[in-house]
Amino acid sequence: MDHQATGTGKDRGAIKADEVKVDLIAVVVSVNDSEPCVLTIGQADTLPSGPFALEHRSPQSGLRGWVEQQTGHPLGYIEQLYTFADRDRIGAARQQRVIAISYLALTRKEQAAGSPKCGWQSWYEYFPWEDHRSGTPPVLDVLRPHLIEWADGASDTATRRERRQRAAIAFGFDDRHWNEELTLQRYELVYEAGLVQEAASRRDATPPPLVAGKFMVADHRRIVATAIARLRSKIKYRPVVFELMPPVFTLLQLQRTVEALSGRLINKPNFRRLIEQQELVEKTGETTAETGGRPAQLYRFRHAILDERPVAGTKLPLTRG
Amino acid sequence: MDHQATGTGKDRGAIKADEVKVDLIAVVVSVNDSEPCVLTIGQADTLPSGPFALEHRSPQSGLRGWVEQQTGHPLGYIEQLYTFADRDRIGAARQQRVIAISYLALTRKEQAAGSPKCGWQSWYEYFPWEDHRSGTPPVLDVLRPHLIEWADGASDTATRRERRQRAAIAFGFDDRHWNEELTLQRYELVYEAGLVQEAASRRDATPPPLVAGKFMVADHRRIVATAIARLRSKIKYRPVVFELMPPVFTLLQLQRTVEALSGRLINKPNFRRLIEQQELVEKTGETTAETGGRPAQLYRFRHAILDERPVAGTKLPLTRG
DNA sequence: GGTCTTATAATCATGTAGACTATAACTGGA
DNA sequence: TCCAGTTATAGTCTACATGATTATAAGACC
Repeated sequence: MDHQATGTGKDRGAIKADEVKVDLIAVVVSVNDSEPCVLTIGQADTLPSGPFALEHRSPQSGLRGWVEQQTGHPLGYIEQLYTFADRDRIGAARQQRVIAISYLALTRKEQAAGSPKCGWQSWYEYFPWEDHRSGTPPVLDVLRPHLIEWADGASDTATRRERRQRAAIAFGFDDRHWNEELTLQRYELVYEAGLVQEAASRRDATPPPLVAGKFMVADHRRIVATAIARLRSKIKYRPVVFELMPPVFTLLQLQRTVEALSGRLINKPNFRRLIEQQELVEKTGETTAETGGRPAQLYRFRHAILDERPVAGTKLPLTRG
Repeated sequence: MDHQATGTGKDRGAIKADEVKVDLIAVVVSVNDSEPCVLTIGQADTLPSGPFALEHRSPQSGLRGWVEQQTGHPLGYIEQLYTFADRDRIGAARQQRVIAISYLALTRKEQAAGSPKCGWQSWYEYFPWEDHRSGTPPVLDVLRPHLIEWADGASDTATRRERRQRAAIAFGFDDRHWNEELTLQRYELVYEAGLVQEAASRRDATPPPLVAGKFMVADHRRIVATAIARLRSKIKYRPVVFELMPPVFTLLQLQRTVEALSGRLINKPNFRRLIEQQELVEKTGETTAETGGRPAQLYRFRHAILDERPVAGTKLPLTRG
């Protein structure tokens, strides 16, 4: 329905300057060999994207087109992430605003060969401090003093304390718990502290004291951080993990996938109990011996669950740490 | 009310087909006397909105401007809701796409007098089936047979069963639990079944069998449904209720506000226990006798909590029913 | 003074999450 | 053949959160 035609009686016939360009941008995620990956183009520093054009039926379908064209990868599950529209996104040369509607897509790598121009990158390449599966990552010991230095570099006491507290909460300093969902807050801190290359490009010419993680173009890394945070939150209450799994899988494979996404280890018996009691999966009856030890039961996702319960809550043992 | 303020007289001749118009649209919520309200203009059928213009620093600031201009109401808390960009939003006459970035804003009524052109409407005027505070609302008994009739009107058996199941899950038929977060799914069903006026306008000329709830322009009612669902979900894990409360309040007032939003009653002792043990509030030391019975302690929100914990989870006893 | 209303404290049963232990079934090498 | 290593799977125990219920306190109103 025509939004403008909706009767508040405004005359918009003469509108000119309000027009903007809209980009569609995708964070395509898959998990391969227990590594969570994002699909990139260019020098592994760019997310697939393209302008929202009139011939696109919907932004989702436009996005599918761009991603398939740029990477050869068809998309399955898609959800809207966020619409970025701040002034830094204005095209500087012309007086033109550029906004970006970002999406999170979940697939499996095998679904397509992929063109040579694209590739899957572990998202921990861009956010090395996010992987706590083998304990606290070493980068954090490097990052911490820099963050403290940045905090103490503030002019007034209030800002100093506020910065220290933000860092402590986000990174779990001072005996606080690590909260894996704070990915975006952590990236924002590291950015503000000038510890990533992206921050340096707008500031003075002095090189950053530390480049933490791989660089991405424009605000793409921020968008990936948003996607990680969303996904880490969502797997706890919606059965979206199964979009990333092959048709049949063992419970340990499922656990490894969840661990890859959340960046932390899960207690095995508890994980199994939770998955089984929720009736999210069913045995295929087959087993596989490819896992090394005792052959494991193969399971498949019970798609029927989506019709049975309101929004099948996938509870996962990921509440604390 | 002049929306086309900007006109910097650019040369439109070279514009490509990719340019679109962007509208900002606000669902402004407050709770007055235990009634959850949305701010409307026009015949209580339109949400405040306006085009995203170049002089706006950010969409949020643009939104504040439009809402204040159209309703005289300043906005506090704002969060992005969803970006609507499907083809039905295309301006039919011109080959022009219109997308809408919608926002959820939380305020208190008293904060401004408001212009005569606007007003607060209880959101249950638009969604009478959503209020379960006095038990199952009577509308549901009227709605149910119509929904079943619609389901059985499908041509093939598969669709019939699917429609019945969707309705049963969303509305809690067949001894299922009522899930207050499914507001959007319920509206979509009622819309698809042709039971709201909005649906009739695009279909054949036959009048709808039932008009359930107040009409809103275009897809505004759908946007409100999205906002309600988001808010009902969010109050369970973020302390956003306090944006709707006066500076000091009693615990029962707080409970009534949460009940108003969620559309269901809460067990009083359990509510108090949960609120107090989370240290979200502190006593002011004062009491009020305006509540009828024994004077109640007055509390205030502990803003400090936002700095102490990652994302102060406001647990509320609203999990089941 | 009695009754109404609301506030506030305390109790009890249930269920779930987290941590831990034990046993089963296979592989590969000595 | 036995043993070590690996993984799968079942079961236990404890702490705590949740939901439901009851009891008591303190005011207003008649």
